[in-house]
Amino acid sequence: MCTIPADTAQIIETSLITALEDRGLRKTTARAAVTQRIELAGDAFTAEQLCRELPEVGRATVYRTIRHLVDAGALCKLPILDGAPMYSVARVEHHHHTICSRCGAVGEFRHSTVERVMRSLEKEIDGDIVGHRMEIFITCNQCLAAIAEGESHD
Amino acid sequence: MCTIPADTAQIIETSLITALEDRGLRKTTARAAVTQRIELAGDAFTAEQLCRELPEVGRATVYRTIRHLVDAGALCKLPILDGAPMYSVARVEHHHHTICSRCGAVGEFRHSTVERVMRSLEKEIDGDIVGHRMEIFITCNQCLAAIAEGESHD
DNA sequence: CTTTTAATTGATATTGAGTATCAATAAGGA
DNA sequence: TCCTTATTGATACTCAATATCAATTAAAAG
Repeated sequence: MCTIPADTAQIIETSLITALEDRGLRKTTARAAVTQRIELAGDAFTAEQLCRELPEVGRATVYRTIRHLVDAGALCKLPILDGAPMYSVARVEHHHHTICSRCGAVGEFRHSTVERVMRSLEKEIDGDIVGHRMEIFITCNQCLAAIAEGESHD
Repeated sequence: MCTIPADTAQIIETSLITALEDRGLRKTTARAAVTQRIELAGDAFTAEQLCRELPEVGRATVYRTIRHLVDAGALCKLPILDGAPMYSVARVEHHHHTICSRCGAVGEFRHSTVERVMRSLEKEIDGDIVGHRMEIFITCNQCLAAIAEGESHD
C-alpha cells in the first residue's frame, strides 16, 4: 500500500523520472516522490538522508530507485572515504567532483586537461583504460568565510 | 591471550611495523603478524580478507592495525564503488591508483601532469584545494590475455 | 470502464562491515 | 623481576544495504 499524501504524490515531468521511464520502468508514486525530492534539494545526499526525508516511502524502494538512477547514469555515486556514499545529480555528460572536507558540499566541474592527461597516461599504464574517477577536496568559500568569521571573534 | 603460532609470530623488522613504532605504538605479536602478512601478500586487500587470512588475530585488532597504518600514511585506503574499501601499501610519497575492473588488481602510478592540472584548476574552483584523489579503471594485461584466450576457444 | 497480468512496493528479517566494551594479557621500562 | 600501561580479542552492538514475499498498483488489453 502506498501512503504518500496527495501533495507529495503529485507527479511532475522531470528528467530524473524520465530517465527511469526511458529504461522501461513504470512511473509510480513512490518513484515520483524520490526523484522529485532529489531534484528539489539540489545538493548531494546519502541514501539514509533520503529515507529520513521521505518516511512515506519504504527504505527498500528508496535504495532501489537510487540504484536505478545510477544505472541510468542520471546520478553519480561518490564514494566518501568514511561512511556511506553520497549521490549527486549528473548535470553534464562527463565531469568530476569537488567535495568540501569541512561541510561536505559537493560541486561539479569539467576540465579538458583531465581528458588529455588520460590519453597521455595510456602509454605508461599496464592495460587498457576503461574509465577514471577524480575528486578534489576543498574548503569551500562559505567555509573559508565561516572560519575567518570565527577567528575574528577571538 | 595471543594464540599466534611460533612461525607466524616471528617478528621481522619491516617498514610497516617500523611505521607503527615511529608513532609510539608497541611492537606486538599481533601487529607483527598483520604487517608481515600485508607485506608478503604485496597486493591490495580488504580488511575482511586479512581477518580471514589471520584467524589467529582478532578482528578488532586487524581493523585497529589497519587504521593505525592508514593514519601513519603507510597504507592507502581506496574507496571501491561497491563494497568494502581496499588497502594498498604506499610505496611512494604521492601517487594514484589503477584498478582492474575485471580482477580487482591495484597498481600505482605517478604523473607530474596531474599535479599541474591541480594548479590550473585552482582558478576555476570555488574554494581552496586541500587534496585530491584519482583512480584509473583499467582492464589489466593479464585480463586482456585471459579474455583473448577465452575467445579463441569458441 | 473493467479485467488481467506483471511490475512494484514495503514491512520484516537478514547480511556484512566496522566499532565499542572491558576483563584478561602482554610489553617494556624501572 | 616487578609494575604500570598499552594492547588484545570475545562479544555485543550499530549502521548501511539487501533479500524475501504477500499485498498492491500500473498500465496494457479487452
